[in-house]
Amino acid sequence: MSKNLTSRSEDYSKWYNELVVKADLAENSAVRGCMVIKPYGYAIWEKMQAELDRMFKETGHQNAYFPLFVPKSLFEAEEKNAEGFAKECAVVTHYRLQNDPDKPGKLRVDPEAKLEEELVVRPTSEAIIWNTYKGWIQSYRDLPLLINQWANVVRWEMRTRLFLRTAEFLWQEGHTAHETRQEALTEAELMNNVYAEFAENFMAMPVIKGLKTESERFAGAEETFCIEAMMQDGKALQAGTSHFLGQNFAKAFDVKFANKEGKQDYVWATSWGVSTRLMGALIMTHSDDKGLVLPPNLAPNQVVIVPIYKSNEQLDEISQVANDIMKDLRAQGVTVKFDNRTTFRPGAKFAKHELQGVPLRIAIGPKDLENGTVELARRDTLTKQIVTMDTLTSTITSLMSEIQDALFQKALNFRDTHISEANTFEEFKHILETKSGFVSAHWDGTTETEDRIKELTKATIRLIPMNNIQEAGVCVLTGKPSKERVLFAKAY
RNA sequence: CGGGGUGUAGCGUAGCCCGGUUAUCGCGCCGCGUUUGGGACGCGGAGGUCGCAGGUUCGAAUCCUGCCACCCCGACCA
Repeated sequence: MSKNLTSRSEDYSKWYNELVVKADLAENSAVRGCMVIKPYGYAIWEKMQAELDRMFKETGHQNAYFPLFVPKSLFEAEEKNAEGFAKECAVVTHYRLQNDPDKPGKLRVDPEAKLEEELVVRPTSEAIIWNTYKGWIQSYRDLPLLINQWANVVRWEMRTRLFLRTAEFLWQEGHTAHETRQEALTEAELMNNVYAEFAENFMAMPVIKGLKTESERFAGAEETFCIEAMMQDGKALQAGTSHFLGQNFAKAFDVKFANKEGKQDYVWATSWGVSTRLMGALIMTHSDDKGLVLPPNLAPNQVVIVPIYKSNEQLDEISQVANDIMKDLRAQGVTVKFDNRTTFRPGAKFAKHELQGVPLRIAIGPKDLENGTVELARRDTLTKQIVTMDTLTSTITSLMSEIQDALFQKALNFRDTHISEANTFEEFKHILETKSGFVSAHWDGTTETEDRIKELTKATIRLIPMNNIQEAGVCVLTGKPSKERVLFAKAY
């Protein structure tokens, strides 16, 4: 791991810059911390979207779209949810501009055009969605209702950070309604498992599944499932959450259904989401000093071909070879790009593709034309090998899964060697100060102790792992009895 | 909102303390030529409201006052 991969975005700017830039809004704009996702970054997001979307549909969900604006009266209906988000809401109060009589050529907000009721720009869509569900659900026959939305949301954070916490971000939010408590709980856990599977199989990012403590729970949820990942600097990143909402939203929005016995009952709900934060996670899990390292399963281009030539005749010859290679690779489902730009030299192209994290690079030059070979370079290990043309396609297809696995194993190994057990508070602090990473420790189960530990160490309880080993012990801070260890870490 | 810091070309910067030619250098950009197996080189060129507004002065990037913006730390957070 590079020491340059520290926690602050400045050190990641080179990496981020290929994918995203901070939005260049007007100088006096009040909006801070919006991002522009560049085409290359967006291509990665599209790949993530496609895989997640497929997984959602395979688990019986459908997509829909709900409004950006949430009338304040709807927003405030579920009190805990409203209270949780109130401090970070953008609010629309007017609907018209007019020429400013005092400043020619300028516009001002028309004071006559004040909305009777303010509109909250969604920080999350529970309110508008549950208000809609009310009209869709009458009977147990309408259940379960399994809907996902791909959308943008706005949260007016005091401090923003590219990818990890921007004022506006892209995400998906699933909102489901169920007949029974158990069915909703099962759904919430199922979707958490879907997230874990996506993180591990596509992002090559190992995650720990678990439950949030009460203080870290989503506003309005009865239980929050989460997946937690460890970045290369040892800090934790919450990569996805899935909430069991109980009947809170059903009661707040009066969503009742007639059950099989003909009695009215409130539905049971879940919501779950992952966001463009996952792209930050991807960068911080695998990148190195040369730039991004993308797992083959998410790389917009899995292979890039760089020609090395002196004359146009040579380029023509190489292009023919490259076209054959591309045809073969595409037939195997490998995405490949031929970088035949004449405006950059090979070295500059090598550096650029490394910066963009392309998993494999093929270089073809005069020597290769003579020998019937190519040079194959791996982005993850930065190793090169000479491969003969007849074995190239099979070598590449097997390297695709090899690289995917290697990235996962490397990240897994890093994570597992950075989970430490602490049995005293001295040990606890020592680990956080020296080694960082996750600390597995006993906790007395109270929010007070959790808060106190946060004050003293900046570490929070990231999660209570699923299927946690039950083991008698004493709280690392208070010495009170505890029946299981939980994972603490400093978090993004 | 509290504490600290910074604003000079697209980006990164020197100059500021101690006022004085045409505002420095690198990257990037444009043209021509030579190059091309790891970020090419030479020559030529374009690009600046020195954050904004006032003030002091013969003269301000530099000193003074006010304002604005951004960054870092904290509270908040996916």
